Order: sequence, then structure tokens, then C-alpha cells
Amino acid sequence: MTPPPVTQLKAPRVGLAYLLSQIGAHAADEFGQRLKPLELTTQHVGILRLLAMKPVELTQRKLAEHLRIQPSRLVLLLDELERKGLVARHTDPEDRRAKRLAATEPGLDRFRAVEALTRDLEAELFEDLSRDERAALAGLLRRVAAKADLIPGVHPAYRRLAKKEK
Amino acid sequence: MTPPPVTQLKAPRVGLAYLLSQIGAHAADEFGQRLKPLELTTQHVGILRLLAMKPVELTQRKLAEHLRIQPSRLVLLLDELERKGLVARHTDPEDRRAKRLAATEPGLDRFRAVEALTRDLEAELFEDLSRDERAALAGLLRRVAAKADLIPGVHPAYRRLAKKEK
DNA sequence: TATTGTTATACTCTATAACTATA
DNA sequence: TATAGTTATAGAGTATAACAATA
Repeated sequence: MTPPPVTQLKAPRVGLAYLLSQIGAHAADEFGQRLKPLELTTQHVGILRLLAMKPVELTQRKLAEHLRIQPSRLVLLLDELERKGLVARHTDPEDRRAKRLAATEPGLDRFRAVEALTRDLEAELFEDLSRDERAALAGLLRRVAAKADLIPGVHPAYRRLAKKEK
Repeated sequence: MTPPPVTQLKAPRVGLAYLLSQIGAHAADEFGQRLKPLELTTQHVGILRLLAMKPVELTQRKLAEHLRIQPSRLVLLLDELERKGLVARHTDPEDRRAKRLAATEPGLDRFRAVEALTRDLEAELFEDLSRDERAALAGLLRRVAAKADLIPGVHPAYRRLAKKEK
């Protein structure tokens, strides 16, 4: 698929963390590419994924907090999703400042298309691994994720450049 | 280490590719954080890693091609490394347009510090895995990387937003 | 006075294209 | 005329701060 490197250089030795990061970035890039025909970005999908679980109480403030993104950034993402008719904002009758978020029917359909596309991508990425090997890989990765306190469904890329932590 | 999510939401089901991407991004973020005291970014390290192998024939053009980054971008990265005294540009006597690149002694020292830091990071990330499990994980990942034609030492993040491929 | 969502502004990163000096 | 490296410009993405409506 990818053309071979034109400039041949002896391969440097890299560690397990690097390998993980390299493959992970590749998978994310591929996913992003395949998302284009659906007119979605990975960030949109992260939002749709949560809304597809129908948590009726979810407001923008809470969603931004959960995803670790700026509320102002979420506004733009939701504007885009709303303009496509995939997500709806409803003013909360009990607190007219807040907006309750919900995926629309077309939004759920679109998300199911993303899930199908994801299965295709995984089938290709892990084509060379047996069923047992995939399960073993998943098991190992889940333990690493748990150790790092990663939150399922919350991708670090959301807050990539977030705080300086100085 | 990381505080638990303030907003509790049932965890969405995510696949193996997502898990890989999530952990990979986390590892890359952590690496980037720990690199700060050394005044380097992951891109600088990618360059140092290749130059540490002392490929005397390497010019900027070839390095940019290998890393899949724009030559103009490489200029800035090398400016930064050169200003810190970690890399040197020498005009090629046989083609005075080209610059031969080389890591300086301080550059090699700095790279060795990065390697030490990497070992620490890996020890933490994979603390819960046994020696055999780490080897198994590495083996599986290497097969996935090979299937995807990933080039050792060339991180996709270099060309993350590169071309639209439309 | 505090909070939700929004808008405005600025900053960073990167790609594209123009430029120079050599070939 | 073409190529290596550089500089200049512009665009995308994001964070920060200011703002309006509501509590």
C-alpha cells in the first residue's frame, strides 16, 4: 500500500513504547482517512459515540469535562454536527442556561456506519494475527491502559496540547 | 496519577484499533512531557536518533524525504538543534548547495539521556507486564507494524496533516 | 455573584510558494 | 534549466479571555 522509502537508512532500534505510539498513530491516521467520506472527524466520532449511549442528562459542560476539551472547542464541534443534523441541542427547561445533548436518528445511523468502517479497518490492520493472538493483544493492551488510568472512550488526542503542566 | 473523571459515564465499547491508538497517544504524550527538561521535542529526537547512527552521507533533502516532512519544516528543526549545539551542518565540498548533517558530541550525549529516559518510561508503562508478556506484546506489535509497512524510526506524527490524498 | 454556552482574539504548527546560490 | 536549502506567507487548529443570558 505505502510505497517503500526512497532513502534507505539502516533501521534504528526503537522500544516498545515507540512501537505502540507508531502503530497507534498509524491506526488513527487510517481511521481519519476513512472517516472523510462520512464527513466526520475523529473528534466528531468521539462525541457521537458517547451520545449514542443516550445519556439524556448530558450537557455541554459535562461533555467537555468528560472529554477534557475546552467548552469553547466543543461549541464548534457541536455546531458542525448539528448543521449536519446528527446531533440536537435542547434547552434544559429546569436550567435555561444549559443545553441537553442528544444524537438524532440520522446521527445514530451515521455512527453505525462508523462502527462498520471500524470493523473493516481492524480486519485489515490485524489480518496477520489469529483470533487467539488478537485476544491476547487486546488483553495485554487493556492491562496497560488500566495501569495508565486511561478512560475508555476518551482519547488523549482531544487534549493533546491542553495544559503546559509546568 | 491521573485524577478520575469527574463526570461519570458508562464506558463505551471500543475496539482493538482504538485501544492501540489511545495507548499509543498516551505514551507519546508522556514521552513529550518528559522530554521537556531536555529541551527537546519528539521531532528533534527523531532526527537525533537517525543522526546518532552516523550516516555521514545524509543531507537535509534526504533526511526530509526519509522522515516524510517538508524540507522547509526540517530547516526550522535543524536550526533549533544547531542553536543548542546538538547537530552540525557542513557544506558538502563536492556539491556546495548541499549540507551534510552530523550529531555533535553533546548531541550524542543528549540522545543517550533520551534513551535512559525512554527506558524509565517503558518500565512504568509496562510495569504490570511480566518479561515474557512484554516480549509477546512486542512480537505481536512488530507483526502489525510490518503488515502496515511502517518504517522503523519514522513516526507517522511527522506527516500527520501532510497531504489530503483526495 | 456564579455558571452555561458563545464569540473574539491570539498563538502555534504546518504547508505552500517564492527566493538564493549553486549545479 | 534544475536542485538544495532558505525565507515568507497563509491556513488550520486550538487555547484564552471577554461576553450575554440565566441562575
